[in-house]
Formats: sequence, structure tokens, C-alpha cells
Amino acid sequence: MGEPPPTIADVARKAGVSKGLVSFALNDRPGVASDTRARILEVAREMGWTPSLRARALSTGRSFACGLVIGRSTDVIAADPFFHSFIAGIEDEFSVSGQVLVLAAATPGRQEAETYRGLAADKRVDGVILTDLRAGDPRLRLVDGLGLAAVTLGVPDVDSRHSSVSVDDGAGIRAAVRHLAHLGHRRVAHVAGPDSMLHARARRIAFQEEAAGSGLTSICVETDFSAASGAAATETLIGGDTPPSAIVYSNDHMAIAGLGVARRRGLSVPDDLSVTGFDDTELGRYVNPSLTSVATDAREWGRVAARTLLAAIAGEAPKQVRLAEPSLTVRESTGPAPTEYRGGRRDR
Amino acid sequence: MGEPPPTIADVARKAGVSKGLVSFALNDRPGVASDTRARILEVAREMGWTPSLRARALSTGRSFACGLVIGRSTDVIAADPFFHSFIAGIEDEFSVSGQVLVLAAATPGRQEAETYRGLAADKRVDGVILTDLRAGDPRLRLVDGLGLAAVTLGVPDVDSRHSSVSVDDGAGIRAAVRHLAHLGHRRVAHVAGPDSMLHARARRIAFQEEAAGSGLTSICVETDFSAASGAAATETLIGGDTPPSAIVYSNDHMAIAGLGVARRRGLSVPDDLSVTGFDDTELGRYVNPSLTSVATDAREWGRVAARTLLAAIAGEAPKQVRLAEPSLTVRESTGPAPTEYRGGRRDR
DNA sequence: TTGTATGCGTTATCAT
DNA sequence: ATGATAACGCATACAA
Repeated sequence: MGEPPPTIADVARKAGVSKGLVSFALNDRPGVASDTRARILEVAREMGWTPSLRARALSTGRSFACGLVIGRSTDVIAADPFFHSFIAGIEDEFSVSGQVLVLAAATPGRQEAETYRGLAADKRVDGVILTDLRAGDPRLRLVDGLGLAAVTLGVPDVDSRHSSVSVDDGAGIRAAVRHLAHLGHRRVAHVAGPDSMLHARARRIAFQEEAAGSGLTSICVETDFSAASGAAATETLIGGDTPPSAIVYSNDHMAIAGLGVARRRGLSVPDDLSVTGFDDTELGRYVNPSLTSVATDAREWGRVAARTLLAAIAGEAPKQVRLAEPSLTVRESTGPAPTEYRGGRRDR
Repeated sequence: MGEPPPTIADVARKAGVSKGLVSFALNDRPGVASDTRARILEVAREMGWTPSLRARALSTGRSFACGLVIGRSTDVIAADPFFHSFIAGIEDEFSVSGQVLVLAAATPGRQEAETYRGLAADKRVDGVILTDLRAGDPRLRLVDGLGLAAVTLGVPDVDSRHSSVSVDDGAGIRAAVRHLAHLGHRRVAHVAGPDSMLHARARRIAFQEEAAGSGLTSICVETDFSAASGAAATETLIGGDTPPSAIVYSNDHMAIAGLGVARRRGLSVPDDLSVTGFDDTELGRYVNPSLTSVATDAREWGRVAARTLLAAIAGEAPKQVRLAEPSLTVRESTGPAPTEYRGGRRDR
């Protein structure tokens, strides 16, 4: 049961033309008489013919798929809720253009570069999305050499022939610092991501600049973005000689872990310590106190990245797209600076 | 620069045989003289020939890819940290067998069934992994009709021709309930996932059975697995006439949200209320109090699911695989039942 | 044991 | 301007 689906040869035979002409008619290419084209399309329609994606892939050299590689060293990042919304955004775009997203993860037996090489060697994808850009990121040269189209999330710090889609993370961090400054905080800290990651670095620099500009004393601690390292950084900051009255975290998970550490230390948030996160995750709204956080539209980011990559695959010139600035959502975890820290006075 | 890669025809010519024989030699098929085979393989090796995956896909009818569809209605689940480890496990297996994981998400413009249909129509995948099984899950019949191989996570409640890989969620829940019973709790609650999802239902039933078996009074509240609904369920339970002294949550996110609600209500955890989670996420270790939680090995689950699916694609008979039981990790969020609730006595 | 023909859609090349 | 033909790359049923 179930006869084989019709092929282009069946259509050609029934329409009394050659295979090539059917292909031309289907793809709206010139050189086909309009009445012939109409007849071919009619026959194809009534036979229910659809071109085989595989045969198309073979003859065109494209795969109609794009790749997203999750690096082993960055799998803490991959655990970031950001990715879910981002992928949903990619699918918003891909689902209407017949593309497919191939997810590849570096594994214990296959390093990041090998993963890209494997995708390219088998021509499994037409292009890749590069997330979590690093300083002097080697992947840019790598994908060049592999002949893959690419789009980067954020602007690389090295020469790039590829399109980029970026969000000004720094603007979100600066908004957080200004918010704290207005609340009277004079000594603020930043629990940063790895400085080798461009977006983590951008946040760190924005933090330092804005703090300096507002006349605040600032300190930064570098982490790997994990809840564990966020907790450890918080211990360090709180246990120091001159603890800050506010901590700006580079993601919500670390901020939530920081809330835990503060509680353990007997500090009240926000009475003794103010805390801000980044990503504005759902969970941040339901912890106590709820989390003041910087929100970026990850889904839109995914949509635009997908669209931009498809344009690159289609041969369009590289472009640099900049998305809307992130916004700060103020909740309960930030409040006026405690009196003890305000200008050194102790009024109580 | 860059001459085209050698094809099977180049190898055949250089080895002085036909294309078909090269193919036979490469694929270790019988009917090739051993010296001929050796010569062919040697020539192929020195020419650096590798078969084109696309040509192979076209002629074999396989795509060397498997799909994971994230349903729109279940994207709360997709936000579950479980998925990251699970996908990593899949990649552990796929990366050594040259398979690729295609991630497809239902979108506003493409429902779940359409997503499967699209993958099958274009023959983009050889098989799919079905997660979050539902009662009378329509996807089983759907993938049958589409001719896709499949493996289900958990055992379906309807007839299935497919392999399954399952974990006894109930054992984890029962361990949690026993733990609470030993701590003296007499009135326990369960914040369950959607009862239409088999694993959520299994957890709920296990909870009720174990509670009844231990002589505990129990109550269940159904949610959609989101932090928001977990918080709402907690409000309902705490604000009721006879609030429980312990709540067993069906995932960590809801449990963490529940901690927030308890705090807001002025309840101390675990002194006034004990709380358990499910998934044993990293974040659960760093909130305060740290979360007692049920841990499953999601990565191993991914590995076995991938392996089982590949076996099914290879034509092996369906099999039902059962993984190790989940374990309960006890942390700070569970403690002795408060005196007020212990058998109705008030000793204080 | 080995060679040949066929399938699949696109496109460069050729023939009207 | 319109249309036909062959080649692409691999596997495999079939012929020799």
C-alpha cells in the first residue's frame, strides 16, 4: 500500500515536457512560455507533486539547515534560560521558510572546533549562529575556512566578514547602576561573567564606567556565570573589609544564588543589600524578594538572527543589526542604601 | 584554489573498477574479492575520498538526523533545566555516530502536529524523540502514520509500536514522602504538574499512594509547571483552612517560587514548612534554604534515548528500557514537622 | 565476482 | 525565445 510519491519525471511525462522545464517552471525562472508554465504547474498540482528536499539538497549544494553549536566550555551559558526564548525566536523564522535548526553540542569526545568541522564537512548546515563571542574568537576564522555563512550575536573584537546582531547589554547595566545611585548607594559591586566573553566584558566595563561617572566606589568579581560561582563571589564581597551595599549580577541565576548567600549571612535584601539580576527570568519574579533585573527580548533576538543568517546564505552583503536597548525592571530586591553605608554616617 | 573533492567516480576510475563496486567495498558488503576490496579502499584512502552525505541521503532514503519537537503547549516544560542535560546526553551518542539533532519548535503559525508532518514530509529526520507524553497521546498515531521511527520518554498509556526509555519518577516522589513522614509530617501537599501529562500524573499518583500508605493526610494542586502557577498553588495551600506542614513540588522552579511565597507569608522553611523539589537543579543548591530535591540522571536518559532510537531506525525490535531510580537529595528545606501540626498536639 | 542502469531535482550546455 | 539533454553523487537491484 502507498505508492511512491510522484517525481519530477512523472510530472514531465504527463505534461509532455522535459524534467528541466518542469524545474524551470516551478522555480519561476525565465525561458518558459507562459502557457507552458501554466500547464506544468497545473499538472504538478493535480498530481500532488512536491520536490524532494534531498534531491534538491544534492543538486543545489545547500542543506536548508542552520547550526547552533553549544560549546562545552560554555555549557553553563547554555543552561541559561536565554537560550529557550532565543531558539523559539529562531523557529519563528525558520518554520515559515522551511529551514531547520541543527543543534550540535561539543561533547567529551568532540571539541568545539571539531563540531563545526563536522557540520561543514558533511555540509549538514548552510550557516551557523555564533553565540557567546569570545575575545579574539577563533570561530570566526574557523567558519571562514570552512566556507560556512555565519551571523554573530554581538560585534566581534576582530575583523569579521559576517553579519552581526547585537544588543547593548551595557545600557541595561548602566540603567541598573543609575538606579542604585539614585537610591543612595555609594559602594557597589559587580558579579561579572568571564572577561574572555565579550558580552560579559561589555557589561563589566559599562558597570565600571557608569559607577565612576556617578561617583561610586566599585568592585568587580569575575565568575563563570554559574550559580555556584555567583554564590562564591557573593561570599567574597559580603565578607570583605568594605562590603558593598549593592551588587549588580550578570545573570539572574547568580543573583538568586546571591540572595541565598545574603540570607545565610543574616543580611536583609534590600534593607542591608540591594541586588539586581540580568535576563529577567520567570523565576526572578517569584523569589522573595522579587528580583530587579535587566530584560532583553531574547525571542526577537532569535528572530532577527535567523533572518539575518538567511540573508547571508542568500548572498546578501553583511550587515550589522542593532536591537532595542534592554530595559530595567525594578522589583523588590533593590531599595535605599542602608544608613551605615551612606557617606559613612551612622545615624541610627 | 580548492579543487572539487573526489567523487566515487574518481575512485572507481583510478582503481579500474565500476562505481558500484567501490560502494560495495566501502560498505563492507559481500561479493567483492578481498584483493579488489583492498585495492579500492587503498585508492580511496590516498585520494582522501569521503562519500557525500547528501548523495547518500538521497539514494538510501535516510537523513542521518533525528528530531526533537518542542510543543508550544509544553514550552513551560522546555524551559525546564532538564532539557539541557538531556540534549547533552543525546549529543554524547550522536556525535560518535554521525547523527545530528534537529530541534523543531511549534510556533504561533505552526502547531505541533504540523511540525511533525513537516519534518516527515521533507524527510528531514529518520526518527523522533517524544518527550512529555500525554494521556492518549495523539503523537503516537501521528508518527506511525508519518512512517517515522520514534522513542518515547516514559511508557505511553496507549498501544505503542515504539521503544520507550523510562525512569520511575514515582519512586523519587515516594522517597520524598517517606522522608517527610519520618520527619513527623502528618499533613502533606503536592504541587503537581498537568494531570494530562503522564509523568506529572505518575508523580501525583505515587504521592497519593505513598501518603495514604504512610497514614498521612494529603492534598494535591494541579499546575502547568510554571513558577507562576507554583507560586499560586502555594498561596492556595498556605492560605487554606488546614495548611500542610510540607509541600512536595513536581519541579525545582515551582519549589523555589514556593520558598518565596512562604517567606512572604512569614513562614520559616523548614521550621514552619518543609519543601521538596524535583530535578535537583544547580540553583536549588544555592537558594536559602537549599532545596531537598529528587534527582534523575537526565544526561544518561538522553544517551540511552538516542541509542534506543538509532536501534529502532536500524530496524531492531522495539524494547522497553528502564533506567536507574531517581534519588532524593536531602538539604535544608526539609525538617521536622512543626509542633502545631504533629498529631494535633500543641506542646509548646 | 563485477558491470550497468536507475533514481532524484537542478542547471550548464546544446538544439531548435 | 523555447525547449531538450546530460551530468551531478551515491546506493542498489539486476544483468552478465
